Amino acid sequence: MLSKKTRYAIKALVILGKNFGEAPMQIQKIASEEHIPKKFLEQILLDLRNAGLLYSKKGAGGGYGLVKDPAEIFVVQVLRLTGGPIALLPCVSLNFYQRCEECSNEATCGVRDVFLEVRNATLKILSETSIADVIRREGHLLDNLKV
Amino acid sequence: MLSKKTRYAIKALVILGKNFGEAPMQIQKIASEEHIPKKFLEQILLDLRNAGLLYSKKGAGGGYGLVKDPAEIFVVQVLRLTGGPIALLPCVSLNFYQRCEECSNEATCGVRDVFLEVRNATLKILSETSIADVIRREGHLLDNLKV
DNA sequence: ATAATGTATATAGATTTAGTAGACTTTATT
DNA sequence: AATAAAGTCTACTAAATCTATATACATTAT
Repeated sequence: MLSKKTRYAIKALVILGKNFGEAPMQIQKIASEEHIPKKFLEQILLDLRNAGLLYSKKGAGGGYGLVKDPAEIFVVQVLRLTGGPIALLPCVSLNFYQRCEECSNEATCGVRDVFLEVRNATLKILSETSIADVIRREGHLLDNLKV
Repeated sequence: MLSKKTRYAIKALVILGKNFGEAPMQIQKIASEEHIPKKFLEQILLDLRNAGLLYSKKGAGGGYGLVKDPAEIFVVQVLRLTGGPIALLPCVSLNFYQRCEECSNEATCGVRDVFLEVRNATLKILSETSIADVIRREGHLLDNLKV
């Protein structure tokens, strides 16, 4: 399961994606629109900024904005930045690999092999889906509801 | 990420799967072969037994065994029994559904839509893969190493 | 009778997560 | 220059969860 931190990060990027090209948006506004605790969101946005995804502007009229086009930011990046696990086993994680202590032979572990397949399937989706895609999906869902 | 409980449960079922049709196998033996803390494994096997996956036999010569053929036990069942999350968001979980508190409209949430796709991909693999398949995969991995 | 095994419940320690607090810095506006 | 509106940074705490251990008990084979 993703942490709330990761969930909030994605949602914040989506709302900032919708705002791309406009004036920066305030933490307070994002927090209240997405119902995210403000102080918690502050930390998250700071992380995303330090990772180079967001720019920030201090002082009155300040706020946050995306550094690049939402079509160039992929969901998988957000998971990795916020420490959200992609793999279901540490031994199949690309970026947070850890040996399973109990495992006698990783190379022949059938369990690992299954979860390698799962990880690949997950990774494919998340690395092909951009923030812009997420926004597009919202549009489609809305259209479908109206029909 | 799966809990160790889930990981150990799958590994225990795999070793019991290899032993299917033989005399029951002792907790102690499973624990030492798979390097799982014995007392922890006791609880896990008990859960799997109470869920109807294993039978047990007390006393000397006792132990645990699979109730049904390893080809009829699917990895997805084990995750569900041991509380391992399949979905990455609570709002896309079939068996442990929970609304995302912060979400204004689940029906049009693009983030949810993406993770619904991820869940479906994961679920497909895990519900098509049996304990027998895991054992088969180990065989293939071993063969490939030898070549 | 004894030893080998599983059953059941409680509890403790460690880790992680989620959220809060508070003091500080920068910038626009008046 | 003063003030208010923002973001920055670090520390802390509360709660939950996970992992593991302890202990007493029940059953069965020999």
